[in-house]
Formats: sequence, C-alpha cells, structure tokens
Amino acid sequence: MLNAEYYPVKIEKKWVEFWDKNKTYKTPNESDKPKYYALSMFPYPSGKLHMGHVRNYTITDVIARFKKANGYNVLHPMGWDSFGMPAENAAIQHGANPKTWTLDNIDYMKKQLKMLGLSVDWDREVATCKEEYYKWTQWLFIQLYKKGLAYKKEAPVNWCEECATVLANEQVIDGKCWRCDSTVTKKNLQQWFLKITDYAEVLLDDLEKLTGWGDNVKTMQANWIGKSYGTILKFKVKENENLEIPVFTTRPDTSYGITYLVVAPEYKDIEKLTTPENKEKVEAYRENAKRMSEIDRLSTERVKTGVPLGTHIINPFTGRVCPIWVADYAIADYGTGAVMAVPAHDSRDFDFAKKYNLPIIQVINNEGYDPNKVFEEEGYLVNSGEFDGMNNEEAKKKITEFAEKNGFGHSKVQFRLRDWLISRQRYWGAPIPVVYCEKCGCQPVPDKDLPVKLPTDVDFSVQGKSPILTSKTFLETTCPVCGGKATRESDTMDTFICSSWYYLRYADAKNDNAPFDKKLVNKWLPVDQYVGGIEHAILHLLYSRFFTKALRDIGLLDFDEPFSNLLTQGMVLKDGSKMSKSKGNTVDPDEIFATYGADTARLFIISDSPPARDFDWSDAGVEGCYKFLCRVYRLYSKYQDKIKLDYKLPASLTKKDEALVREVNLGIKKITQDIENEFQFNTVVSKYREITNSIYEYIRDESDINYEVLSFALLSLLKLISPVAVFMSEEIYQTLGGSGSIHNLDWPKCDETKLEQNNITLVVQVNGKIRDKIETTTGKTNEELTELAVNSEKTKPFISGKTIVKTIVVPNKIVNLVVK
RNA sequence: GCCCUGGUGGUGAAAUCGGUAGACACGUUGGACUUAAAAUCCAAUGAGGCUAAUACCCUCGUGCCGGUUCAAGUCCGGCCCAGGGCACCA
Repeated sequence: MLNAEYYPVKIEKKWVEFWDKNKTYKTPNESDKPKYYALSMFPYPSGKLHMGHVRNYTITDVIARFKKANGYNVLHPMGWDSFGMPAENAAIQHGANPKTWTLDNIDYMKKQLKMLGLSVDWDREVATCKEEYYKWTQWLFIQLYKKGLAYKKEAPVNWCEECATVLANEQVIDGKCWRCDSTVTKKNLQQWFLKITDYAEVLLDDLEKLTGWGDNVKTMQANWIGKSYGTILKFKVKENENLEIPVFTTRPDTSYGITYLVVAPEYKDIEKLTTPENKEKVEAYRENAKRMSEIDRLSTERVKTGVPLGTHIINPFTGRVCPIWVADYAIADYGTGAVMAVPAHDSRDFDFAKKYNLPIIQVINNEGYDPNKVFEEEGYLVNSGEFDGMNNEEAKKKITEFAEKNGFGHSKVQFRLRDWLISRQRYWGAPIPVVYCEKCGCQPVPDKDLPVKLPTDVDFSVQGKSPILTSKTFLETTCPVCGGKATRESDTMDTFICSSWYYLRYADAKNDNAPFDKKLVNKWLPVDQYVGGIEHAILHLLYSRFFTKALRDIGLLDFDEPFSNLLTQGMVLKDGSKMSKSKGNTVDPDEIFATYGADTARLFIISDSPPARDFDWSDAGVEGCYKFLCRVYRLYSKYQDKIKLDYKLPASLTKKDEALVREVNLGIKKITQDIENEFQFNTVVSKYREITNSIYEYIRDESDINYEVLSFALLSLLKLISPVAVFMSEEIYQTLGGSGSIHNLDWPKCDETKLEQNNITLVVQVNGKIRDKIETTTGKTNEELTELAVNSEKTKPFISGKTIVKTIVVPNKIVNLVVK
C-alpha cells in the first residue's frame, strides 16, 4: 500500500539499499544492445558534496537512465580524483594522514552519491590515489617516456611559494596559483615535462571533429594552443660575426621599418651581446626583471622599460645598423626570445621608441595614417625598396620569399602552447617512476617493480621542500640496469595526469595486468556524453585529448578523441552569486535530502534553467518542486486500487478520454525530443507538470473516469518521470505490483495516430496583425479558410473599403489578408 | 585589444521551419474548503489606453537603430550592454 502522503526520506533509504543489494545498475561488458557511455567529471573527495556536484551528477544520471530505457547498454561509472594538495594540507594542519583523510572522505561522499540516487555501476569505481590505480599511471608515464614524450630539463618554471611546488602554465591564472591564489614567481629548476607541443597542430585541427562540443570550449582551447603564421628572420651582429639573432615575426612586411631589436632578459646569448661598458646596467636590469612577480611582469598597464646592450644588428633589407636592447616586454620562451622592433607599426614598439627616443620609420601607408600615432592597419608599402606600393598582405609572402632566397629567413608556424610541466614537489601524488644511477643515468622503474609506492615514514611539517625527502626508506634504491646504487626521483606527478586517463580505466577497472584491455577500451570509448564544469575547458580537457592521442600512437587504443559530446553545465548560484563558503551562501545537499528528499533536489536542480546556463538556487523553488512531487504522488495513492498495470485503451474514446490520451502522447513526444535535443530538462519538467495538470482535470468529475485511460496516463507519466524522481517512481511502481525495477522498463512510445485533432483555432491576420481567432475544424481547403476569414465580424472593419491584394494561408493555422 | 556566450514580464524562463510572444513555474492577488491556520483545490496576473467593469475593443511590447518579408524574439547590416576566456605571444 502506498501512504496517503509522500514521505520521501523513508522511501529513498529503502531503495538505495534495494538497488545496492540487487546490483540494479550493474553494466555488463557483453550485450546485444548498442553501447552508450555517460560520464561525469569525477569529484575530488574534499569532504562533502556541494550543489555543483548535485547538478553535474543529476544531469548525467538522467541522461544515463533515459538512454538505458531507450535500449542502450549504458556505462555510467564514478570515481575519485583523489590525489592533491587538500589532503596534504589536512596532514600539515591537523596531523591527519593524507590517505586516511582521503579514504574517509570518499566513504562519506560515496554514501551521499548513493543517496542522490545515481544509477552508477559501483563495481567499476576507481580512486586515483589507490596503488592499483597509480601503478598504471606510472606505467603509462613510462610508456610516454620510452616514446620520447616525457623528458627532464632545466627551465624557468612557475613557482608557487604557498604550495611550495611548481605549476604548469595552465595552472597559473592571472599570474596567480589556480589553487591557493597566491602570487607565482619564476624559478630555474630541473623538471619533468610532457611533450604536448608535439601534438599542438593535431590538437588544434581535431577541434573541428568535435561537433558535439560547444564553441566556447573549442575557442578557448584554440586560443590556448595559439597558432600563428609568421617568419623567422636572422640578423647578423655587427660587433660579433659569429653571432646571429633570429626573430619570429608575424609582420615581415614591416621589415624595412626596423629601427632596433629587443631581447628578453633571459635571452641565452645576452652576455655575449653586452659590451663591457654596458655590463653593469644590463646586469642590474636583468636582476630586477628576475625578481619581479609574474603579475607585475605581464601587466599591460606597466610602462615598458629596457636598457641598450651596446651592440647592433644589421638589417639585411636596408643595411641599416640598429641597436640591440634588453627589455622585459620580450618573452624568453615564446618565438626565439628576440623581437624585431618596428615602432611605426607596433604599439608596444611605438611606446618604447617614444620613451627612449628611438627612430620611427613609416613603411606602411594608407588613409588615416598619422605620424604621431602607431599605425597597425592594412595598407601598402612605402620606404621599402623594391616592395614599394605592394599590398602589405602580399608583401608578407614576397618578403619572406626574398629572405629565404637570400639565406636569412624562412616562414614559420608558431604555437603559444608550451610543454606540460608535470613535476610537483609534493607528497600526495603518484611518484614519478624513475631512478638516477651514477653510471647508467636516468632509468625508468621496470614494470615488475611498479607501483613505486608512496613512503609512509615522512614528516609533513617540513617547510619549503617535498615531505618525501624526509623519508629514510624511499630515496635509496638500486639501479635496474647495473644493480648499483641509485636514487629515486622524489617528485610526484601533477594530479592532472591521473585524471587524463581515468575515463579509460572505467572500461576495465579491475584489470591487474594492464591499465585496460584494448578491446574493452575500444568498445566503450569514446565517451558518448561527458558532463562537467566549464572550469576544465582548457586544463583537464586538453590534457585528456593529448593523452588519448599519445596512447593511440603508442598503440594502446584505436580512437583519437576521448569525448564525442561535451556538456558544460552552468554554475549553481544563490542570491545571484556562486555558492561558496566564504560568501556563506551554500546549501548543504544533506539537509535538502533530509527535509525534501533527493528526488526533490534532482527535480529542482534540472527544472528552472537549461543545463548549460547558470542556475539560481531558491528555497521557494525547492519547496515548489517538493509540492509538485506530493501532487504527483497523491494521484497514485488515491487510485492505487484502480490502476491496472495491464490496462487496455478502449477502441472508441469519449471526447474527454481522447483529450487526455492526446495530451499524454504529446507529452511523450515532447519530453523525448527535449531530452534528445541538448538535454533541455527545464522544458521536460514543465511537460511533467502539464501532463499532471491534465490528469487532475480529467479526474475532477469523479463520476466520469475511464480507469483504462487513467491507468494509461498514470503509468506513462510514471515512466516519463522515473529518470528524475528515481525513488518515488520505483516506490509507486513496485507497490502497484510491477515486476522488477521501473528503471528496467522501456521508454514509452508516442502513438502518432492519437495526436490528430479535429478542432483548431484559425488565426486571422490583416496585414500581419491579428484581428480574429476562429474555432473551426481541420481539413478545410484554403478557399474555405479564406472565406471564414473574410466573413469574420471582427475582421470586417479592417478590410471594408479596401481591396484584398493577396491572401496567405498557412493550413490549419493562419489566414493573412493583405489589403490596400 | 582579440575571441566566445548571452540580453524576452516582478522573477526563473518557453517559443523544432520566419506563422497566435510570454508555455510551465516562482511570486502576488482573489475565491473555495476549514472553528482557525497550514496543506489542498480553483481563478486572475506584460505595459498603457477606453470603460461602471478585472467585460469588449484599441495601441505598444523580446537591449538599441535600420533593412528584408504578407508576417521577425527568430533572417540580414550597424551598434550598445552583461558574463566568461585569452592577452607585452612579436
């Protein structure tokens, strides 16, 4: 028996246990059905779920359940991105063990996810911090190393003092650490890198294949990869014939206007280029630039400064001798680290030339040229010898060709993307599996010795260095090649490595012999629908694409893009701003589950806004959704004795029956379409409400109810709402005597023949303005409809005394009379 | 500066192809039920005008200006604003 009223908390607890015990959501690898892989970005086990998680996982879960009901074998897994700083900080601040802290959090959050009612196959759960997972992270690193895609070098790297570790370029946001928001400085260090730049071209080109991704994400990635076409020009140094300075430029057409050259403070040949009398000044300048924080250095507000080196280059086009300066507006690791300066046609060069009184030579002319301002527009060449008069786009090609012919230049494609710095001087990550032997150098750890386990004898309280270095057992080891003394690498990997392949592991999560079976991974991947936050538009999504391509080239899998369709869900807001602890506007999912139940939370979080847009949480909105579920529930409890699971719609229906049958079929059609089309759950929910309203209208006159029709309506609604109200629908279905789980039933089909309608509203327009609405029947000819329109009393005043010059008829909808 | 996304009632929003703008809700107001309240059910609700009237009718209305069309939230051209991304990238 169903209760008279809806008590979600009791119901939900019961079904969580039932589904767990019966493994209702177990996904077999073998199936006759087509596969569908629905994936949420896995959570960091920070302690508790927040509403962003609830939104993310509810969206994916509704999709997974919908696809399952539509005949797919659905893979819907979940796991934990469980390495990273917060666990280590907890260890430092509260003396906790990072492992215990993390595993406890996973336990708690897993319970919450189950309470949320996700249709997850928990047998495939992964946690990146577990040995059976990071063993394979290490193994994959070694494959990349063997392929030449992982290398170690000394480089100026981004250093976060607060986290006492280096950061990848992608993790520096506005010159600040992505995690702790403190200022990032530069430091020269020996670090491990992954050669993502080898894939720059294909990562950019393949964005075109990703038709199921939003343009916003694709352009963000394209901008980040930053391809530009230009020219390398090489300049001879007047004072030193053995030296040559190459520059990268996108404006070779302005080469005749070069008046000086700039090198970055970190430029490799800078000492050789400095004359003794300038040495002191240059050194001081470089020291200062080094100390400057990334933010100050990159600020576009800051006035550019520099000092001359005392040496000169010769412009090969003009023979002009131009001074070489060091200036911090040149970047060491982009292009060649040296820039040719054309003050007339580059705003940075222009400002610099004005400040230091360097000459300005115009070489591009066009309307609007003003010698007192920089001119960066298109034009034709002047003061450029044989190229005078040429259109500047044309001149880019011709001048590059000229340089190439004469041996001082060539065209060049330049990317902004840098190699991915993956070393972290932290404890809670996967150790980089290499050892250093005095004789044999850097050697990868052999497969049989994996995983390289994290040591437990560490002191987390040390400052300024990795806690791993305090271990007495970790560092010393033997060389796998010669058996001699060797030292382990003490850096761990960036956690983004762990999350760059987890979606592959779900295909074969328990494999002890390989990260995954190739057949299984090729069967399940690519992911059909990936759902997660926009904040990963560059970091995680770019890294994962790179990993997939690299692993394909290594031969571990056969596809080249991991995620066919990507849905980036909007943020959850409260009172107009993002929910955050510091603002104090968070809503705890546990409290919502306890008061209203997870079904209400699920319904509400998909109801008001389309998934991609930001969603404003309101207490009144939750209340409204709860009331709606109560309203739905009451229908079933009231008619539980009358509902027939094996109903049969009568052959002939009364008008009232027909209207309800039509409304339900229309609902089936619309809901199905809206889910398939961009997952417009907000309109799906409004259709649930419309169907419910229609059923209430139907039962208002209790003396006139056909229970076959009512059963049809109620059971259709129950299945339609089941992907959202997962607990309530199960409770009702099984209490009514349904066999098995409602979540294994097929999706209802729309009976198109029941959509036909006899009565229509004909809209009559005169010159496009609505003048009348006439109730009539379908099947009238255009002439008959026009007749109705012309004879309408309301229309007459607008056409009398005028001639109808044209009549447009949209069958069964509109007649528009054009009058003059 | 460049790129992306968006702009519709008091609020969240809807509107497959250009064809009844504001579905469905939240809120508000009124009514029914009740000793009363809550809950529930029913109804009204873009703005302005006309009016005794919340009836009928008229005008205006999807950021702004213009265009195409019998007909524009939707298509085209030019702007404005908000949010996000990138940025001394040569």
